[in-house]
Amino acid sequence: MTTDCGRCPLRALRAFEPMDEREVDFMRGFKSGEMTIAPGAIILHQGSDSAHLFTVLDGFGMRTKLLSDGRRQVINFVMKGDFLGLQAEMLGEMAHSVEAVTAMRLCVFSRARIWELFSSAPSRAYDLTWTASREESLLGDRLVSVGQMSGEERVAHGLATLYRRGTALELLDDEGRMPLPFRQRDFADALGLSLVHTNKILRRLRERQIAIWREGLLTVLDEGALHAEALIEEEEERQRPLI
Amino acid sequence: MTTDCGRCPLRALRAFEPMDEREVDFMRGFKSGEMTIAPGAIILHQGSDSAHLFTVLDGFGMRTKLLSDGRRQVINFVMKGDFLGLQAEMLGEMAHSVEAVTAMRLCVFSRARIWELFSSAPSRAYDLTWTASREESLLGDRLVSVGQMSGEERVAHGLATLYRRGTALELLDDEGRMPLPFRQRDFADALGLSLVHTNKILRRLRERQIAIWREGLLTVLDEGALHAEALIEEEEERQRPLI
DNA sequence: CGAGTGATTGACGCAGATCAAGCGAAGTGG
DNA sequence: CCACTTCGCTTGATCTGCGTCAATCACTCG
Repeated sequence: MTTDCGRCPLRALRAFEPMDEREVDFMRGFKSGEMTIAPGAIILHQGSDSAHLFTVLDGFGMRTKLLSDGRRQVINFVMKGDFLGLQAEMLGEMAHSVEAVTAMRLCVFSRARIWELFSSAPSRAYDLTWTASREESLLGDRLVSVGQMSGEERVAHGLATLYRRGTALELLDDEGRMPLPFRQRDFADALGLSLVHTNKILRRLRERQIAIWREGLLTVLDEGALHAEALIEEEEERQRPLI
Repeated sequence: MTTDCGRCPLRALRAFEPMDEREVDFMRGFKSGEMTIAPGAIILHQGSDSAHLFTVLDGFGMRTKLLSDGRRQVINFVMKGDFLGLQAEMLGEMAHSVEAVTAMRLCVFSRARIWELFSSAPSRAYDLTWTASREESLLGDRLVSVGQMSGEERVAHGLATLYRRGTALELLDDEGRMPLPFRQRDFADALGLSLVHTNKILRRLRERQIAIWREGLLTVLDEGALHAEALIEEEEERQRPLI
């Protein structure tokens, strides 16, 4: 029992651009089902290929890269609306793994039909390329953070980025709390900091009443201060295409 | 006096996939000229838009991101065959700048016609998306390096990556030297290390007879050791599409 | 010939890594 | 239902890789 693309709950979000009827029709043909993933499960394996592509309908995950000696870099966090598996399709193998942190629900597309997308739905192909560009841009931001910023700046930047994405996806409850089910370990690996140091910085942000993250919920008390710390200039999220 | 796409000197390189006659025809229409850039000039500005897209015909450059307080992250180095400006096209503005390090020669495409590429040259659109994916994958590798590796590992990784790219582009002369016209400052900003520390590590690699980089030329004396240091597993570069 | 740029090297100090230990919550199996 | 383990978070103590400061050298250029 899968949801019809015409009623896709994601597209109802303000974050995403509308789709015209032709595009929705195409997506109906492109979609091959839905899938549920358990917390901790690996969705896509670094170095291997995949018969499917996915759009995240619900849940949280992360893209990770493992080094031979066990060190790990979290490339990015995965939230609803993100598209997974493009690298496997294009490059032949994934350069990173994608793993579920919470239970996730995924919309599944058959990789065999992606060529149809290019040959018969150019507007969808454009949106796919758009998505790849956006991913690259997010990666670039993280690289600046990890390469140039101090610990405090990185933690603030990481939280601010997640908070911004969460806000755009309307994840905040009526008390302004956003679900953030990652472990501090994951967050530290995303920032290139040690777990211990990350923990101490989070404590300081809590004590300074800027942001509180505990029990899987993030509350931003002073968004201005958080952005100042993160060297982020205010700018709202624009609508983006959904695949 | 511009080169005809049928005789594009880049496509002659083994690194790039062949193009069929239809595709070459399309590129002739897509190409709007050539351009020469002086060393140090900015080709694309972070935060702004561009009327053109480019493929690098010759020369070296770099993608950089500037922080408000002057810190700088070099996102990636730019070599011949790289495609520039996709982000401006897709996202509306560049998330980073692109600046020339040596004199550069660029093949210029009109941005207005990119939609034609999607609507009437799907195989070219596919290749464009491929290119975006590859860029993302390179960025991911750099993120792992900057986020998880020690100074020695990062420097080795950086040199090894550049050397691999240069080899694929047949840039090595008959004594195995590859042009590498960047300043140590640029390299340090790419690795997220200080200039001084980078310099000291380069010296050690020189003393250990692993790699020598001076006067704009890189010589790798012990590729095995370099790769070991960089935690890179051997793997040759496959052919890739050219835009 | 003075000024600017890039590479090089030594001395010193700190941000953040590593080590170590304790705490509460959630299994789990006898 | 209680011992026992596991997992994530927290906090203090100590150590070190790397940043910062500072000075010199070699070139190039107007």
